[in-house]
Amino acid sequence: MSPHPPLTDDLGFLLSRASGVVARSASKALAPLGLRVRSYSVLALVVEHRGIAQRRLAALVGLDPSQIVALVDELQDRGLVVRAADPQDRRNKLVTATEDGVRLHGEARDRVAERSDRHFAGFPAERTRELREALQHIAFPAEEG
Amino acid sequence: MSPHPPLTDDLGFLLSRASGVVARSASKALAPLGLRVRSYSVLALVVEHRGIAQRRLAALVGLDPSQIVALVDELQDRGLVVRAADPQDRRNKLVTATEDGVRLHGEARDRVAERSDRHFAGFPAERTRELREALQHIAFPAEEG
DNA sequence: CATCTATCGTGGAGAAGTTCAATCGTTGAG
DNA sequence: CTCAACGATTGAACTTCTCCACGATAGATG
Repeated sequence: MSPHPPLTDDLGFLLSRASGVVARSASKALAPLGLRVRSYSVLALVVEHRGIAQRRLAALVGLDPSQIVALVDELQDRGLVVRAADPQDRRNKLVTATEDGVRLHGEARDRVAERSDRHFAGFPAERTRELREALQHIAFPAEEG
Repeated sequence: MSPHPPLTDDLGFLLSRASGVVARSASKALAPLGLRVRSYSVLALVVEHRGIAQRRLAALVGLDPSQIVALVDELQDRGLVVRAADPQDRRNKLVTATEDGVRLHGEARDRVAERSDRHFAGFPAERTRELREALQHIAFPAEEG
């Protein structure tokens, strides 16, 4: 009948809607720790990649570099991460997590995972894996390594 | 080795990242028509559901009702939609698309679809369908009808 | 009928997030 | 040495988000 599918079948719309739902959930899980979704993402990346440059952080999170400055500032003020000049290229500031940073990240990760699981409950493992691959394909089009 | 998966495997993070990529793309596709992603979504829903209440719009798009007011205001000022009091319950304002609104939505839909397809290119139809179902499950947890 | 409560649309305030241009120090090429 | 390019940083303008409160309407309760 209708030659065009409804908005609720549009992948872009669904992506935005689903992202909002999960982000709101994560936000509540992180609030008691004084973290927001953005700062949590940055902290997580810093914990994973010791001594990561801010430019790289920006590229990974998909934010403007200027936003990373404020986020790292905040994390640094709380003693969760540390900035250090890159000896090889002093334009770069390498960010590293402190012990407190690693610890808080661990707690945050657990809290987020707990809430997050509710959204994906009922998904068979195979399906979750496929979803993850599809999203990675969309989120990182150039397959940057 | 590492007992915990990296952030780039986290579905919440990927959802946010992928959503941003596609939204930015859609935003560029819509700019020439004077629409943004939000107003396009609202317009699309109004075209699909003739005489939809603003509260329902808010629930569908996942926004605060107060934001819908501004969006509908804008669309109404441009003559794309019309507000009318619900005879059955005069608290409701039923929103309907005008002819111009339907026409612009058609063009917008085509433009968005064209760009959107690039992101999902290389996906077999079966996989796209599964992705859509998974996202709907997450985006509309209560399976609201 | 009178009252009480809940809902809808609306407006407003403050926080948070986005986008963009400009600046400063650093690097590498010519 | 000179110059173009790059990373971090700042600031400004703008948009979006999150709440809260208000007036109008509806529905339930006494």
